[in-house]
Amino acid sequence: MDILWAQSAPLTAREVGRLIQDRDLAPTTVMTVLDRLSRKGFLNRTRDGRAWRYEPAESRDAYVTELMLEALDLTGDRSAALTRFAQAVSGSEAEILRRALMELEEQ
Amino acid sequence: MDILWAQSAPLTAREVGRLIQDRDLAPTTVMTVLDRLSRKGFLNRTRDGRAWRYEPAESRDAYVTELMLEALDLTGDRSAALTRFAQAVSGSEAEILRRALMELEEQ
DNA sequence: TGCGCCCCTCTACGGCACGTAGTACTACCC
DNA sequence: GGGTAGTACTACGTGCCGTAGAGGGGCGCA
Repeated sequence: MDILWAQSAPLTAREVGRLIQDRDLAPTTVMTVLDRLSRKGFLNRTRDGRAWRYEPAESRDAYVTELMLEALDLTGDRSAALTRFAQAVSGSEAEILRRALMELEEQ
Repeated sequence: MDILWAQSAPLTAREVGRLIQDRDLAPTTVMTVLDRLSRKGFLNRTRDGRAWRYEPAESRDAYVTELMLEALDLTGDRSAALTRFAQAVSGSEAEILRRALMELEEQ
């Protein structure tokens, strides 16, 4: 669903329907979905003539980060969960994290 | 729902019902919920006489980690998402992450 | 100036998960 | 044997999601 959306970065209107021909959906279906997504704050819409132009409210990475923080909130012991998470990511990803944290520290 | 569960660590049976008196649920309600959770793999059950004894399949932290990794899978650019995540956590949490990664490196 | 097309909004319907619970069966204890 | 406790099976309301149809209103072209 929003996968289709997060995929193509630029903003668009009901040409979204044309971008997903694989499942041949009724035009109204696409509209309804976009409408519901914008209603829930995942998408922003702006007028363009009589049509709407939709745009992701957040970047995909921001959304993912939000989800991760949300998951983190579920635990009683954030420190333990973070430690475990650090151990769970792959070596190369640990390296990426390490670098990002390093840069943070420098500021 | 599983909040109640993840809370009390030890394994138990339908005394769970007694542990949550605040919302006075019918005993069968608690049973159904536990049953459905075990069916979905969140809980393990073992026989104890004619009763079942339920036990979290995973620790809460393991579950949280799993959720976080799952969120991470949603992105196309894991590296960017991880970097962003590192920047999003609080300072003290960044420190925890840093330490966990340090220990990893030593091994 | 009227007809058709495009896009919108509103409404709907089936499916599924979830929270809640009732009923019916069974085994144990006194 | 009857009360109690525990189980399995079934059910109902609600809310979300994917899908879509019906109807209204501009805009452009003949």
